[in-house]
Parts: sequence; C-alpha cells; structure tokens
Amino acid sequence: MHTDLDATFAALADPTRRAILARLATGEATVTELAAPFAMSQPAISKHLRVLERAGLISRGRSAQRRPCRLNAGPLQEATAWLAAYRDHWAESYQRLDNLLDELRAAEETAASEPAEAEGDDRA
Amino acid sequence: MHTDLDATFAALADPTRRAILARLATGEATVTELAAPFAMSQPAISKHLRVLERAGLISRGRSAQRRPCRLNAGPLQEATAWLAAYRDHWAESYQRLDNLLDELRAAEETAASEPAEAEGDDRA
DNA sequence: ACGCTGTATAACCTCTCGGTTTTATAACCA
DNA sequence: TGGTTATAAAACCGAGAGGTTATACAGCGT
Repeated sequence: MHTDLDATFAALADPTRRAILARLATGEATVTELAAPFAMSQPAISKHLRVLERAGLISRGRSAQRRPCRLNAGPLQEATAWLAAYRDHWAESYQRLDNLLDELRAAEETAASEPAEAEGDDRA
Repeated sequence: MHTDLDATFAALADPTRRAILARLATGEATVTELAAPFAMSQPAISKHLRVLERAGLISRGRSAQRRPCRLNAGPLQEATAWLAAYRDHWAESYQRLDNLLDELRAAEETAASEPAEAEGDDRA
C-alpha cells in the first residue's frame, strides 16, 4: 500500500501530464484529442500516456481504431494520503491555509451546477 | 501560486527524499544525522538536500560547522491543494476512502504528541 | 597552529526522460 | 483492394538525475 508513490509523484512532476489528467477529469478522451492542445508531436503524447498508464493513473479501452483514455484516480488518493501526514506542519506555519482546503472542498460541492472556473487547469 | 508543482512533485518522487522529509517532520536535523539511516554516501544526501531546498521544502540554518535542516511544508500544501481537485473522482469509484482521510486526520489530531509516523518511511 | 568534524564542490559515470522523425500496425471507408 | 485515420514502436539525441570518489573549505577543540 505504500509503493508506487515514486511512479505517481514522478508522473505528476510533468506539466503536460498534469494537464492531461486535468483534461481527463472532464471525461474520457482519445489520444489525438488529448494531443491537440499541445505544441508537441503525437508520439510524445503517447509516451506521456504510457507513463500515466504505468503509474496506474489512467486506463484505456478500445473503440474502433481509437484508444480512449479515462482517469483512474486511485494513486492520487494514495499520494494525498501521504501528504496528509504533513498537514500539521503547514498548519503550524500559517493556519489560515487550513481553511483554504475546506473552501476548495465546499466550492466543489456547491459548484455542482456552476461553471467551474477554478484551478485544476494547468498549461496554456 | 500554482507554479513549482514540477519541482515539488519531482522532489517527492524519490523515496530517499520522502524519508528525509518524514525524518524532518520530527524536528530539525543535521546533514550527517539525516544521512545516517541510508546506505549512501554523504555527498549523495547533500544533493538530495539541495533538491529539497530548491523545491522550497526545506530551509537551513547555521550552527557552528553544522547546517541544520528544517521542514518547510508550504509546497506540500500547494501539492495537496492541486490533488484536492480530484477528490471527487476517487470518491466516485470507492467512497470509503473519503473516510480514510478523515480517519487519518482524526488520528493526527488525537496524537498531538506523536508526530507523523504514518508511512513516510521508505527504503531499506 | 594543528588536526578533527561537518558539509559542500568537482569531476565523472550510467541511466532515464522528454523530445524528435520515421516507420509500422490496426481498423475504418469506399 | 487501396487509401486514410488513429495510434504505437523504433532509433536517435541532448540534458539531467542519481550515484560514486576525491578534494576543498569552514569552524571547532586543544
């Protein structure tokens, strides 16, 4: 249960991959759809997807010649759990930020209908 | 405010560095103290510390010829905030884990005297 | 002044990463 | 059957990670 953190954090260390995850949070997408926003070749995206897949962050189906990707957030939860152990430490420093997360959480729950303009969006 | 995630996640992607952070959650420590548990040369640890420092995860003081390190958890909070955007997605899949975090949190609050022993300890 | 302790720097090696271009595979369409 | 679309695979490249050993530097103790 304490493995894979290497792969998970390493996968998250790249802005392109974080953006891909953000996109996939919206719903399934094909490789070319995912590649579109980036000034990068298609094979480069395929490589990123392979990294995400090996980290367990995405999984892929088959639809004709397309290979749709979908988010698999399990590892993100593991990562979050690891980080949670340090919550106190930044709470010490500046407790106000403890609220930030609660706000964030509340915002998400409330904004079920409102057009999310909040973060989760990286990259141009 | 949404930068540095690259550096933060990259820093967290190494088990040695995660272990160092776990150790520092206990309190300040000198370089040799930090190096002790690892089957690795001292310069290697110094390099890891430089990575952590450049990621803003630690800062260092001076006490005689020693250069004590202390945890600076700000970036961890940023990382947590980023991950928080995906909470729903694993909540969908298996809601039970939503509780896990609450339990973890509760455990920490209760164990006000026992600093993070959960996980964090990697490596042989 | 001398030597010891604590830490950083330098030079080097190997491996992986992130990107490229080119080519192959697979499944659709006509 | 042939062509086009969607994706993967191969071969290559430069840069950086992560480790090593050897060396330099700083500050203490005597």
